[in-house]
Amino acid sequence: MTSSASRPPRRDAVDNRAALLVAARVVFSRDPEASLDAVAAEAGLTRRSVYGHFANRDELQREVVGLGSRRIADALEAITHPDPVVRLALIGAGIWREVEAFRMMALTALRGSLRSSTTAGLAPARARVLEAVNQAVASGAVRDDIPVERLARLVEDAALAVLEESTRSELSVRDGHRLVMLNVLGVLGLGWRDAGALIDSHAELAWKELS
Amino acid sequence: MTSSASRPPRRDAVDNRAALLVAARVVFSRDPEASLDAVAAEAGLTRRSVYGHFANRDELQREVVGLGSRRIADALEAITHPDPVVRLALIGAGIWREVEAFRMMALTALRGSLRSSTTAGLAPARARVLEAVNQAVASGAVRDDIPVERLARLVEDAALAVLEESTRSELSVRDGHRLVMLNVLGVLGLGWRDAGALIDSHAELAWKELS
DNA sequence: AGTAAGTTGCACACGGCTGTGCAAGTTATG
DNA sequence: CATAACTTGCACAGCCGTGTGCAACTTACT
Repeated sequence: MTSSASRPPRRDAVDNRAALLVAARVVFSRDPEASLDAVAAEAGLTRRSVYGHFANRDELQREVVGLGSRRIADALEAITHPDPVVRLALIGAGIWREVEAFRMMALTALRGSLRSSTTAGLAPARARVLEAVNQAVASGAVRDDIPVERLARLVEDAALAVLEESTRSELSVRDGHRLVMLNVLGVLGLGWRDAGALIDSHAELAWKELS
Repeated sequence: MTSSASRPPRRDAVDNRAALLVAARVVFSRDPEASLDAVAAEAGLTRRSVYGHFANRDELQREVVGLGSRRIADALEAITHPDPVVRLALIGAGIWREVEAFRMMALTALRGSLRSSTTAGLAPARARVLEAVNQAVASGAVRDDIPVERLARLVEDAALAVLEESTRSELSVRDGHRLVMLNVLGVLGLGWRDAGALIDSHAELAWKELS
């Protein structure tokens, strides 16, 4: 029967699949409930052909979110500053940098109906946040009046709040970069002057234009 | 024709209407997209009779959200502490107290599809937050490195983050009361020790059992 | 050039929800 | 008690989205 060598998938089919994923990210970023019709149109395809690449809506959605999660997870994986507080600021800035262009989608992926799809992929990233919070608390640099797990989640929320703010008012990429760090450090218990000073005294925390 | 005295609405009809509003609050709190069938069932009525009280789904939803908004607005209206920082802590605690039982609904009312219905009703409450932030900044007690409008919104988000946290892990009403104040003060730029000390030194900020 | 892979444009069944009409019942209230 | 107010149950139309089947077409690849 199928002798053995299943012919490799066609070139344009691969492209179309990728285009669908991009389109889905864009469209779902505006409206997570958008129809497959809208996604297909954005990709320049037909709704019907979506089913040639994904079994159903759910599979497409999970694939999109999965890609996003891994992207963030990888970005945070690359952050390795010895000072846990600086690391947390970097993590905040990293989230902002990765996600700023897709705020809406990110927010609904993390809070809305897609939440369940993300938890798995983001688990390592969350673990790194928790680890940094733990070390920061142990070092005495941040508050210890809130359980670390809870504090770690509030730190995440602080980063998301800046995303939310950027959907409400104009927030330049650069301002967002600083604001996300300030907000994270504030939630961690640093006084605002200390937070500002810390940011200014670490070159790694300064805003860098994309290369 | 209707001579002039349109007979007053029946007693049970009034009750049912109220029951529907309560049911809607409960059901939509779990799932904002829930069907009218679900709401009617919760109220012990039929979907059909919902339309005897509300023209359509939207009207019901807006009525529910409107009630909630006014409730919060009224609660915040009653807060009149001279120290703006304490007032902001009280505002946080007030939001928590009013909304803690309906976190889900509140979150989707403030962020989800119902957002537009709330903005009007909450405008005065938001104005009070902004006013307090303004005074607090002017007094030098809180950070001035973030524009006040933005800071006011981040303060709101800080309160919402605690609501969110309470949907993720068990958070007693009492712990939430303190946490919401700590988080708000943290975002405002107070160091965590200062924030804790401030809360402990003001009797108004202490947790009080409901009378 | 020939073949398989992929796309398209129908059509359809299906499900869930909304909003309405109407006849038959029940209940409050003067 | 009589009547208007209210609820119920059912039926129906409509909308919008999903997922599938199939024949015709275009495109990539060998």
